Parts: sequence; C-alpha cells; structure tokens
Amino acid sequence: MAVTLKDIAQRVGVSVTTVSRALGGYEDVAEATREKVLHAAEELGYYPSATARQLQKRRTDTIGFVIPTFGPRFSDPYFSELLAGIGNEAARHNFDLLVSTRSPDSPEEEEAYHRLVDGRRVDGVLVVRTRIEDSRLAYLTQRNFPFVAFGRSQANEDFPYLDVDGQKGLRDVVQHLIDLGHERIAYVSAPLNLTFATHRLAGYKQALEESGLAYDEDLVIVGYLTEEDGYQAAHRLLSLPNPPTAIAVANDLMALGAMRAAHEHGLNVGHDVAITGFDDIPLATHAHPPLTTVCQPIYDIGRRVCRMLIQVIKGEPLAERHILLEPTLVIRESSGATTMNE
Amino acid sequence: MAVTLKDIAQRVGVSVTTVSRALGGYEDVAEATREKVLHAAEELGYYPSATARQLQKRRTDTIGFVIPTFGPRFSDPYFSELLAGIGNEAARHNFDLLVSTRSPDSPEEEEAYHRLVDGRRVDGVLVVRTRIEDSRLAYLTQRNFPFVAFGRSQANEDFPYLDVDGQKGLRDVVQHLIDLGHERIAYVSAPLNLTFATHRLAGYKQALEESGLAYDEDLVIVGYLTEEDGYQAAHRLLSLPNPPTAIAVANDLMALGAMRAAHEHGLNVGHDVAITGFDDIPLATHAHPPLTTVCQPIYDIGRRVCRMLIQVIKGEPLAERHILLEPTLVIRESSGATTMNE
DNA sequence: CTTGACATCCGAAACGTTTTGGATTATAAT
DNA sequence: ATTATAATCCAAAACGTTTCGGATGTCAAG
Repeated sequence: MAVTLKDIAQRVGVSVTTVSRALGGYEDVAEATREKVLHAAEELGYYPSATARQLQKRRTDTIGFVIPTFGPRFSDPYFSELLAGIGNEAARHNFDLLVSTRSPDSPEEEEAYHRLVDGRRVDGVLVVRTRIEDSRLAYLTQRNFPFVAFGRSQANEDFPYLDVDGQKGLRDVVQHLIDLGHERIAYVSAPLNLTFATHRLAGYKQALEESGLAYDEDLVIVGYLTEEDGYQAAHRLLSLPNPPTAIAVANDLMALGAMRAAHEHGLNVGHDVAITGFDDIPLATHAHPPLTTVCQPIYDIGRRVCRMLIQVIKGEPLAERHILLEPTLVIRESSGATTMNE
Repeated sequence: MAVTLKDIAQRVGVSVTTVSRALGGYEDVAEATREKVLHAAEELGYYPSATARQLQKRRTDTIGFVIPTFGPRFSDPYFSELLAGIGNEAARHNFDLLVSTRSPDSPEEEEAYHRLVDGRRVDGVLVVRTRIEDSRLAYLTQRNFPFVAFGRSQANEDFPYLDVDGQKGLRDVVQHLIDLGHERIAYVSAPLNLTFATHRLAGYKQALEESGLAYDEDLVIVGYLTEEDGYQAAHRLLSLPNPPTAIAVANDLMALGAMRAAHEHGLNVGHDVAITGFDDIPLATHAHPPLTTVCQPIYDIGRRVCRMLIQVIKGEPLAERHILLEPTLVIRESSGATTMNE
C-alpha cells in the first residue's frame, strides 16, 4: 500500500490538513512542525496520489493526442518527431501526454475523443491532420473543450490553430521545377478530405497558372501518404504514354516511394526525372539522391501547438490565435537543380 | 459542469447508490427504475468521471511508456510502429497509454518513471531498449511494480520480458555475407550499454569465428542508432586504407545512412560493397537498393508486450514469462546476393 | 485584567465514484 | 398470524487529496 497523508499525520501526531499544508508550503504551519512533516514524508517515501489530486483539483494536467493513422501499422517518421516536440514541451510544463492511434474518421476515433473528453481524462486535446469537414473540431467546439489544432478547417471557424502555408510551399517548389525548365509536372496529392491536401493542391495549380502551364488532371494522383502509395503513384505516372519530367509529391514519405519507382523505371532521379517532397523529415536529407523538399519545422511545431494548448487550458490569452508559418524550400539533388542544366 | 451520478439521482428521485448500481448492471434494481435511470443518464449526457473511478477502484487502466530517445528530436520509424502496436492492443483491452520521451539514463528519465509509478498514474509500465545495467529495471523490481520489458538485461533477473534473438539475427546475416564471399566484414554497432547491442555484436563475432575469420576491432564502430551516425561510421570505414567489402549494421536506420555514405564514396551498394541492416522497418524494402536485413515483427512485438503487461497487471498468469523470438533473414539487393556473383 | 492580533492548528466538506451492510417492503410458505 | 424469502432500495464509508472556516492559545498593547 502506498503512503498517504494520513500515514504521515499519524506518525507526526498532527492532522491531515496540517500535513497537506506543510507539504504545500503554506505559511500557517510552524517551522518545527513542517520539519517533522518533511522528515516523516521523506522517511516513509511519500509521493502524492495523482488521481486523488486530480479529483480534488478537477484537472488532470494531462493533454490528449489521438494520432490518425491509415491502417493499424504506421511508421511515418513525421509523427515521431511531432510527438517528441509535443511530449517535451508538455514535460516542461509538468503535463502528461495521453496518446492513442486511430484511423481517421472512424468510429474508433470518435470513441477515443469521447473517452478523453467526456471521461475527463485530459484537460485539453491536440488535433492534427485536420479535415475539411472535421467532426472532431465540431465536437470539441460544441463541447467547449480546450483544444488546439495543427491545421485549419474548411469554414474559417474560430478555433486556435497553427498551420503551415502549404499553398505557398507547393507553389514555391513547383515554381522551382518550372524554373528548371519542366513543363510536364505531375503531382502526387494527399487525400483531398485533408485540409492541407487542398492547400497544397491549390499551390500546385497556382504555380502552373502563374506560368501559363495547363492543368492536366491525368497528372494528379492521390495517395494515402505512405511510401508504398508514393511508389504506386509514380509508377503509374511514369508509365503514361507521355510521362511527366517532374513529380511534385505532397509529403516526403511518398516522395521516397516515388524515387524508388523512378529508379525501377531506369530513371536517374535528379537527372532524367525530378522529384520533390514536403515536410523535410530527417530521411529527406539522407535519401539517395537527397530530396528537394519543403521544410516545415515539425519538432518545433509540436512544441508550439503544445504550448498554445497549455495556455488555452490555463485560460491565458493567446498571443496569436491563428498562426500561419511560412515553409521554406530546400533544394537538394532530387530536383536536379545542380545536375540537370549541364 | 459535467453531469454526475448525483444529478441523475436527483432527477430520478432515487439514491446515488441506486443510480450507480443501475448503470453498473446490478441485479438488485427494479427494471422500471433502471429504465428511468438509463433515460435520465442519456438525456443529461452522463459519462462517468475516469478520475473518480480511478480513485475508488485504485487502478487507472493506464499503462506507461517512456520512449528513450537520443537527443530531443528523434524520428525512428521503429518507434512509431512499436507505439502503434502497443496502443492498439491497449485500446483493445480498454487501457489508455501515457507516453513520455526522455533521453536514456538521464535524470529526466528517472523522474518520468517516478512520476508514473510513485504518482500511481499508471498500473504498469513497458520498458524498451533495456540496458545492461538498467536502473529502471532495478527500480521497478524493487518497487514490485508491474512491468514487462522488450529486451533482456545482463544478469538473468527474473522479470517478464520478450526479446528477439539478436545474436542469431546477426550471426545469420553475417554468415550470409560470408557465403557471398566476403572476408573483410565491418560492423556498425549500437552503444554497448544496450543489451541488444551486445547480443548482436556477439552474433557478429560468432559468425566470423565459425568461419575462421579474424575479428578486427578496427572494423567495428559504434553509432547512436541514427541515420546520421550510420553515415559517419560507414564513411570512416570506407576511408580505411584497406576498407571492408561488406558492412553489417545494427539497425536499419543506420544502415540507410551507411548506404548513403557508400554512394558518396562512388560505390554501388550491392555490387561494390554489401550493406545489411536490422529491424526491417518499412523503409528497408523501399530503400535504394532494397536493404537486406533481419526482420523482427515490431508491430506485433508491441502488441505482445502490451498484452503481457496487461496480464501481469490483472494478475493473470503468463503463459511464458520469457519469450525469445527468432528473427528472420530477409535477403534483398543491398547485400548483393543477386548481383555480385555474376 | 481585558482585548485584539497573530500564529498555529484542525474538523468537515468536497471532488465523483463504488462498495458494504443493512433496511424496508411485499410475497409466499407454514 | 407468523415467518422466511426475495426484491428493492439506500446511508455511510471509502479512495487521497485540498480547502474553507473557524478554533485555540499566546502575547503585547491598552
């Protein structure tokens, strides 16, 4: 059995209240008593029960995070970095992190939110991979439950969020490809119910339009963000009668798959075909050839959304309720910037 | 304010006890009352407070998981798969998952365990990346706190664990390299305070010995399991006056880095030099060239250790207290099995 | 000697459940 | 009519904290 305040109280010969207040650093307890209490606590190895405290204080000092995954297994390095950012920031503020993994838009996902929110297991939740019509966002706002989203939604509902300007990101990278002389540029998109996917697609179209290139829907393929899907998509694109000379991809993981497909087609990436990604996961630098991509500071984003959430939970005002980060283009070899113009 | 049992009790005109028992499906409540209670609960949108329940039942139905990371950021796909396995299995049993990320063997890591265990935030913890002298294991056994480890420790302490036979795995893969005719085989190891690192190193040595090859310590380099470290290590190995013709690497992530180094040295992996990994993360299949590696079913391992832990927590007997899985060699192109003997 | 101020302590309630050990009433058996 | 039996219900305690509103005792000032 764990040591409780009562045990200390008995040992010292003082009330539970006094023990609590002594430990809590209140002023209305004599120095001598405090000493005794502290000693006893030390001796008995007292550690307060988080649960009891949570019940009494009506807060859990815990934040919830439901990771949306396609399929039960997943291994997007993207999420481990995000998780690290969130977790480290939470720890800094003495918050815990309750994590689940669920497939997006599933009954299980919904249940997970109920469990966290209605069960009052957490003080707030972090929502990632926002969708155009997002039941999670609707649910949380309706419940008036503290949350912060990484990503926007369709309507400009007024919830606090941080997002990266994916439209600009994709515009920039496609512009880069155009600058390199490409005219047939394909795009491997993320599922279009995801908000960020629509932004990035918009950026792709914008770049084409700005340069007077026609939008050809045969050159746009949707994949579920996995390496395998990127592979499949690129494979199809490269098998086209009139294949693209460049493929912009909505995320790095799919871009890695696309590069593999290109290799299998006997193409030299960065030379025969240009491929670009989005995210700048550590592996992007280390791909072969290194991947030209759009960098969003994932780890940092994790920290920032977590910090925002904790502010919301504590009722502190947010400096900015809506943050839109500018991603930066990172030019490496896969787009052929250095090798193609020879 | 959230709806409580008391609210329902008042609404229905019955005691809190009865409401609790009605909802709990006890037999000693009249069908008519139960109906009324159920209706009221539905109407008011009752959802029990997890905290209150935890306090009363003296269990949290939560398991703790502290992810050891080198450096604050990390992005080992290995862990996201493990996490998915653990999380999904936990969900199946109606358990929650409390996650932290800490650097191994740090004061912060220790504090995280205290927080979970002494604070009674969780009913049990999962320990991964066990170390030869592992303070976590010592602490948990001394505290007699439920836990299951993925990995063994030095002394054959009797805690429940599941591990993969890394010695056999490495023996097999090195034997494979030897079969292909290699005689100068380097090894990029994990830090040797990690138990699995010593096993794998032992497997490496065993294979050499079995074939009468000399062990050359200049051919063994330690890396911290990151892509970057694998790159550095391979770079050093390949810059040796008499470089190895094959490099076995302790995990896939480092192996990917090693391949990159090889490319930079102008070597054709799978032809000029053989490189192998360990883990079989999804990216291994998709590397360029696809990585010969040792497969351990990470997702499944996550599920199994989680299931074991829940059994321990519930006091159910474990079918096997110590499980040693046999990993399987997966031959792909990076070892040159298909291309080198031409 | 009385009063007020201060320092120190504590009982009780509260947080929202579950559980224990009856109490009450109606029904059936004797 | 009496007694056992079953069907319903509930008050109170418990889980381990924190907090509210005093209670008590001491001491200096009047």
